[in-house]
Amino acid sequence: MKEDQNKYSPLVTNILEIVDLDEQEIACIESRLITTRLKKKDYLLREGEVCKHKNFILKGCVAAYFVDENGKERVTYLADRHHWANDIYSFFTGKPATLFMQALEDAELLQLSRADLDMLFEKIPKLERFFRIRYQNALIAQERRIIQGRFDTAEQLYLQFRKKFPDLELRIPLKYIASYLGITQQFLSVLRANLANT
Amino acid sequence: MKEDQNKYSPLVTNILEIVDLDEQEIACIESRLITTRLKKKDYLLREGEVCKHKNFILKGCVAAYFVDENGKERVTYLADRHHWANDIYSFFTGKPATLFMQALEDAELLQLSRADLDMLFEKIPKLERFFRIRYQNALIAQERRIIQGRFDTAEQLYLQFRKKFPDLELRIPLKYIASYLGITQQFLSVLRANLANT
DNA sequence: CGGTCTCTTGACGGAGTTCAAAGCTAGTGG
DNA sequence: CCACTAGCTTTGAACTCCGTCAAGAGACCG
Repeated sequence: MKEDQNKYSPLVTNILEIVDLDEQEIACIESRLITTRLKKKDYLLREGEVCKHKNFILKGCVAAYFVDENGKERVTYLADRHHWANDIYSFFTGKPATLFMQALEDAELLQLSRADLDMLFEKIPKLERFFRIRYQNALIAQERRIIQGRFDTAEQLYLQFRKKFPDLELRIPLKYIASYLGITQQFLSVLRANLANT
Repeated sequence: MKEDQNKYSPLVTNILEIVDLDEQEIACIESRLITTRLKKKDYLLREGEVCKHKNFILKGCVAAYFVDENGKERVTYLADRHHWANDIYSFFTGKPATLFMQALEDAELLQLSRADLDMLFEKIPKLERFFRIRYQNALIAQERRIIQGRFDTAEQLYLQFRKKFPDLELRIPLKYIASYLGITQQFLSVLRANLANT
């Protein structure tokens, strides 16, 4: 495990879980990766900007949110280390993002530009397959999230969140978790109190 | 428009909107398509079966739903003509489906088997690209649906449904629409009454 | 006709929101 | 190293949206 991660960047390891690549292809991808560091509260993307990179998180946690008509931040996605984080809508259409993406902790990312990615798609068809399968899996996961989000109670959602992100609750402000779960901070507070007394 | 649709099957037209294919590639795809007819209430897929085909709807409307622990049908997806309908989870993993898929009207489909699709992916890399882009767009659409589903009221969801499927309300039973929106039939009835008195 | 499926209406209850206030925590500058 | 402030978290009361249960009225099909 450790060795694999030392041999290649974790991003490449992530790709190798799904498709095989030879040394040359790996080198080609790695040559295009840009390392970026963010401080807590730094923005990776703001509403209105165009999302120019695919981002793979090496360290830290990033939240995607938009601001609703009442000025409230609505978290749509939380991404922890070794996950991807970007506004695919803006990235692929080239249109202004509707989302903010902000680091909730000091973070370190690998970035791949749109131009480099298109070049890589031409050169390495297996990468096209990688993203097809990744999007396919993401779709399946989202379908489940839609179903759960609509039919489960907030308490069930919260318990599932704790399973999925075991330590995140201690690392980031509670209000982001409440927003991600689709409930108010106050109600999450009540839920936690109820669960503690059981 | 009409001519295009006569020249190739609507499924091919759907693909050509995203990637270019030459005559030979088109012929190769079309040779693999199976036409299937369903009567109203027929099942395209039942829970527990493996989803063996990708389905493209030529005519009619198909609902995907699962049955919850209380025995209620929960509609997760409504697909109208010229859209795709399948349980991608089951289709790609080969595991038993968790969804039912049922025709709500007499329907006509084009089907593509898993084996044929894999063969086509090898032979026509552009098809891999087509599905990557389609899944990408589906992901974007679902992200929006997750956000809306969580933050909009049932009335807003209902109004958006009417925009997206202008005539469907007249063609299928109301209970499927209520279930798709994540509300009870009774409450949808109340909403409609309120909207009519405005 | 008669039965089943579909749609509406109303009374009541519960999950979750809003508003407001107070207690806590952590980072900042002196 | 302490004090201060801004942000974070909890608590409670009143209110809203929507679900459940129950009953009845149409509408369609054999």
